[in-house]
Amino acid sequence: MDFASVFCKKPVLNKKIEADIFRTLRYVRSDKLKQILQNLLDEALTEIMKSEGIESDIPEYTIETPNNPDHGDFATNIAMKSAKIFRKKPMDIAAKITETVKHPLIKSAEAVMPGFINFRISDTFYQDIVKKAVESDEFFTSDYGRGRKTMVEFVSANPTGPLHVGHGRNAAYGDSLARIMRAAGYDVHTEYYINDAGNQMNNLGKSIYVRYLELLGRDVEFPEDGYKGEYIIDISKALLEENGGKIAEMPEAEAVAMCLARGLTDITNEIALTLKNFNVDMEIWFSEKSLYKSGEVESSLKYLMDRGFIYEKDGALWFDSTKFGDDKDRVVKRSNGEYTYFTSDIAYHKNKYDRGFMSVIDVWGADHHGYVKRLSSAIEAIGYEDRDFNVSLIQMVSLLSSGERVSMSTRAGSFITLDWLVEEVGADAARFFYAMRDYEAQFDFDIDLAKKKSSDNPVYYVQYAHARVQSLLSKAENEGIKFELCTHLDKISSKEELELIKKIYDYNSVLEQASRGRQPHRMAYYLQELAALFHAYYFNNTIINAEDSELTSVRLSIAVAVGNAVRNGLGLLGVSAPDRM
RNA sequence: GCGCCCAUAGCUCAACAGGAUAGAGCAACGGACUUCUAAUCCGUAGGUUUGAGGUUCGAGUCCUCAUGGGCGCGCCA
Repeated sequence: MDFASVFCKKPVLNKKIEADIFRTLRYVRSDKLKQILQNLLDEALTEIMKSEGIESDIPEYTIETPNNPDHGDFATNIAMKSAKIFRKKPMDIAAKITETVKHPLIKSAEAVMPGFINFRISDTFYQDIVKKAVESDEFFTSDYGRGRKTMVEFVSANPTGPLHVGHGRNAAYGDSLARIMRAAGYDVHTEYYINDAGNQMNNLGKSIYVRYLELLGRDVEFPEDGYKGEYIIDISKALLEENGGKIAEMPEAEAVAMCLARGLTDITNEIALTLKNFNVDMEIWFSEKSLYKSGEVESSLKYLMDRGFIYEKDGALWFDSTKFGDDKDRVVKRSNGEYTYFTSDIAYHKNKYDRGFMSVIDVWGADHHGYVKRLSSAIEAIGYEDRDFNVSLIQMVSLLSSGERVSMSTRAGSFITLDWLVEEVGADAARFFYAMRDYEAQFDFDIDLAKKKSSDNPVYYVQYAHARVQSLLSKAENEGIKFELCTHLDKISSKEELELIKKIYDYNSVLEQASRGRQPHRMAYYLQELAALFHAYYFNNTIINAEDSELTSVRLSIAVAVGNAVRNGLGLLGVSAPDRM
């Protein structure tokens, strides 16, 4: 079975299924030592099975870095997992395996109750970690994704108003995920889908038009479902200033179109600026309207028709999504001849795959979850068997103002803008704040907390670790202290240092976990743990010692390794790593 | 009514594909600046992981049911 066909049997809807697939594949870890251990264990187990005359597959087992240092540097549950096959006690199997497994990097292997095997690793391995982390940022990347061409589509808010703090969560998540997956070896591109077609656009144009007329003193009625925000009036004012009352003289349809065009440009530019200030790297802006212009909406519908997934009923065209497990079939062309939003979305996703994306991730608000099944059905019907499709449903952000829940509505014009938040607490703090939450958990955004507690934000704790390292380096330089990075690393011996280095080593598996689970928050937590270890280390040990250049070299090397980890990790979250604070 | 997500310390949240003694921050209390930046460190206290069953060597994690909260069920987007 080759990788692609297993990976993408059908559109994958949640990370659980994805995890199953990875298990089936016996994913080859990019992490070298774990790879070595896995090979050794596989061999040892095969050997034992042979001598016992047992024929069976090697069971799934894990190799992990235990939290408890008493449990060694690496631990595996292989013996417990294979107890059933052997019909023997896990401890007996573990004991046998420990006798068989031998490798220069393995200092000891110990079988302990209830059947774990704990490995202790040679010091040279950890010395090597420091060296690698100091010398190249490549240490903080992985080839886990194997260059798979992936799109992360996120934000994609309707261009009918400014982004609010709910969009902020989506933006922070999508951008961090893209950066993380890129670092984990995927070929990632980011994209914003602009819904510049459809009813809401007409609505927007009308809103601007009516405000325009109001500015001229005309007595007109504001549309009931129009956009009531202040920013609409700003657009009308700009139009008025530029061309006087000219638009009022035009036929209404033409006038509305003109208002719409201007509104769309202004709002989209505004959104782009907001994202830029939020340190979000959006590469492609994709217009929905362009899909109509290019004929792709029609052609993709025809594509599905030819494959027999479309039928006619009550004067409308329906997509047979129940065939793929959806609750009901969905309309793709209304009886009045108009396409639905769903239809252009099908075309859009076909377009994504046609552009060569093997993997597509959509980041949506959780209120759209009812939409997932129909789209994944359509993608399945399109039939790219080797592709996969995932949706990250970001749970809602509710605003908490003095204990009260406030709902956000673009149409009613009541929302806290992302711009406001960034101005209030800064992009770094805001990004980290968002990054700390798992996307599946609801998020109560406490406005008072954001304003008041900006200096309590853990982001400063992490950034400070980086600033400390930089300050150590510049001090050593300024005072002419003799040191040479990555020398005398054999002097590393203290428990504290080893613990810190192990944490640096963990960076890679955190990166892979965050990528696999599409969970950037893991990186945020990891960075706090790493910073905590470093701050303690710094406090208990004098790093720069003018009398002892060897010791200084060792400690500065560790510090620089930490600093590099922090800088890289913060970068993945779109947070800066200042040299001074 | 049907479907999706969530429930862990007083509060906000973690817990790596089911692993060993469930961890941080804030808040509380007690300590550490003649020091490489105290935006720091050390210590104390805080838990029947909402409840009841089940699966197994092992469950916060998987399954079933219940309770509570959020969201969704259009020829809207």
